[in-house]
Amino acid sequence: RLDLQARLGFVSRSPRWAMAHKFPPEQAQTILERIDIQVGRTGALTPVAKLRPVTVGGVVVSNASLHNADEVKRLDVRVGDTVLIQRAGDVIPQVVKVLDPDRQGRPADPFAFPTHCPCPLSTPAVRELDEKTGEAGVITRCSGEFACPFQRVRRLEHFVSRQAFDIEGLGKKQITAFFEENIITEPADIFTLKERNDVLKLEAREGWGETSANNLFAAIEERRHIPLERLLIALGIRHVGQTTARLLSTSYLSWQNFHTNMLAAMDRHSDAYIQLTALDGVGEVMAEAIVQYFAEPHNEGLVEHLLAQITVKDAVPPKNDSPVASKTVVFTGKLVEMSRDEAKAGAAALGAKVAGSVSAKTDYLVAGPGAGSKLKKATELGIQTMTEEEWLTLISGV
DNA sequence: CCTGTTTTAGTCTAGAAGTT
DNA sequence: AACTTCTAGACTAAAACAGG
Repeated sequence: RLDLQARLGFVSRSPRWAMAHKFPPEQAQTILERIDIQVGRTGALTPVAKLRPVTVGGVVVSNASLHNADEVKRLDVRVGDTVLIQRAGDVIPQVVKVLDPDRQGRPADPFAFPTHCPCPLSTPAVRELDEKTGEAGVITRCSGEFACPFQRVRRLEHFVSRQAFDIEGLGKKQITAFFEENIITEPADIFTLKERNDVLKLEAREGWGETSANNLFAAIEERRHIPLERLLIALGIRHVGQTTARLLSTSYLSWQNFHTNMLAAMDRHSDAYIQLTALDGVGEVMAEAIVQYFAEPHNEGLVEHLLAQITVKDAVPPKNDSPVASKTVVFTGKLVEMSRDEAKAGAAALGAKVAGSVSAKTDYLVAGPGAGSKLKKATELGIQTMTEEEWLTLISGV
């Protein structure tokens, strides 16, 4: 039913009309040799199981995420344990359980989750309080946000990643190398790479020659003019991924406008802050994260340096040429062809404003069978009323 | 020019936490 | 309940380099 698929549509990563049903994944057993701690760009310390390589589901698995301290505790995995492994969903390696919980006299201490970041600074790690409930969160984070070299590298990796600046030739390896050589320590450095003429220094590196350097410079130039949405993803603000970045981008349209509004929003009672939380999809937590990002002098510095190097492409305002663009519409009565939510979402997507009650500002009233007081009021006010069918005809040209 | 190695980027994603 | 974010993984092809 392609028509139903069309009505359901997609969310950011998946269609709402399809789901995979899979057979239970194949399992295998192996030895857990080590538990490493990886540091993410937000400072999250993630325990990773280092496994004796084992073939499972057609691939050789040697690593698997243990997610967080609670998960390690739940599984009670310890170094040297024999563990059951599967590829969750036939894809992602996963430690299912410990197969020898008694350990038969073999000494093994419970895994002691580190209290400090594994980075050279060994910053204390903390379980942050939940932003809403105030209870202890699950993720352990390195507290040295701006100083921690591991985090800084991960943030740079994120900056050049596919959804962000998408700079070809700058991957994990190169970013790490450039960072260690102090050639790139913040985003703006990427764009001054060529003029600083560190080429000789660059080419001194193994496996890197003139071609690599020239390709990289070309790739960087291609991104000097960047869509607002990509810049917002690249900044790495908590809770702001592709979907939210797109929302902010189409809402504020230009960097200038967005930035001034965020600075103004630092006053939580300002219109700017209220407008931000009024966006459909942005609540208190996201708004706080965004505003706090710009309130941080360190970030303001990074942004200022970066903006001196690049130009930001304004977002294209959402199409406004539909027959109902910027019209206010009210639905009442029973709808036959679509659900109420669907009707509202559809109207909003075409640039119409959906209201709940009829007023003098209402442009259209779509009235199904059983319409009562709203229809009466609309007629009194001389507002154009139509049936669901007529509404569909009106918007069908789009 | 050939061969082997390194790196990137594209393919397939899941699980857990957190947000609205 | 529905959704996004953030973290994580293996395999493979292609590109580019080094060294013979």
